[in-house]
Amino acid sequence: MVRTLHEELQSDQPYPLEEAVHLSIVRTAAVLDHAFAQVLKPHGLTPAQYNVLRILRGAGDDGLCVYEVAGRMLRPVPDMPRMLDRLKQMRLIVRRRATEDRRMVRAHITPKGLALLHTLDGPIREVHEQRLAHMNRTRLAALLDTLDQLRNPET
Amino acid sequence: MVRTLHEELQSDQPYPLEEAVHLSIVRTAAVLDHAFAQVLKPHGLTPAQYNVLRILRGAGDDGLCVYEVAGRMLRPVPDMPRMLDRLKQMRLIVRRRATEDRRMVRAHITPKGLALLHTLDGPIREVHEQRLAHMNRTRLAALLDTLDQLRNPET
DNA sequence: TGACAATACATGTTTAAACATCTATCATGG
DNA sequence: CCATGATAGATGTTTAAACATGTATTGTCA
Repeated sequence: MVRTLHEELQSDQPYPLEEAVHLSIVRTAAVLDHAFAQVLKPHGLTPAQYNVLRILRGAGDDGLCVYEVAGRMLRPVPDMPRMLDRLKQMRLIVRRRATEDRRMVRAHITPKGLALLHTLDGPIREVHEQRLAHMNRTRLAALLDTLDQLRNPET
Repeated sequence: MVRTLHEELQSDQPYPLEEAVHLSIVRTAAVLDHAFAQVLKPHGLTPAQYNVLRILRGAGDDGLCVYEVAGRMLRPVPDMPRMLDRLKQMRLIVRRRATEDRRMVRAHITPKGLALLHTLDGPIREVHEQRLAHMNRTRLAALLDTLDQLRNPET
């Protein structure tokens, strides 16, 4: 028995389809993110910080500069320098002033950061699998496709 | 030409399906919420504050107590009393100590709050329609259904 | 080349989020 | 009916988010 958003939030009035879709997506993101944050919390990371580490792990050996990291974030963060400051304090990343353009600062993940990500890889995969185990994979693939289209109105 | 999340975020490695779904949902929520927040900002409201007002508009004449409002939020907020404080300062809601149980405080939307919601109704509907106009409605309905199921693993 | 604009990031400040703790009121069992 | 515990909010505090502004470096064009 699947509960609709309407029931979940005990809403008194139904919503127009477009608004319902928006609300449902935001709600679903909140639910997934909560489960996700629970895995990260014991390790002292927020989802956004984890996102940064993943980006830097994926980046090449010369790291990425601040605005590049910001541009790849799942959700925009308005103060990437200070977010990197905190990760640096945790010794999870380092920053080096770029030589080719001294305005830029390249951020790199440290071995400690890599090790942390490594220990998280399993639990993260597990929580995703658990949360979505009841959905058949064809449907998940279709969902991905729908969301890609939703985000990109073809001009 | 639809861009995948992979391309959007310039990710260097692909993700397992389950994780990709999580990321895609969170990303889509961020995109929609940004457009939504733009509509609210000129009126000095955050999406969460708008959410509270909508909940209180939907509630009956005796309003809702603090924990009821918190329980209906799209995303959990950890400090509903102070969130209501701010809405009260804006004169958008009022609070009355409940007579039947003096521990509780019932929050009510004010005429000013109702008027604000009323002026927002149009623009909000528009931004939703614009964002989703390129999707056919059958597909949106299917998306709603998929997300409902995703959030509610049937035991 | 040298002034001016643009870029990349740093820093300051205000506000709110997040978490813990405290107070007032009610429910319950002896 | 009183003690104990539970519930509903309020309040205190720390941290981070959000926004504006400042500074160093580079690009550009007269």
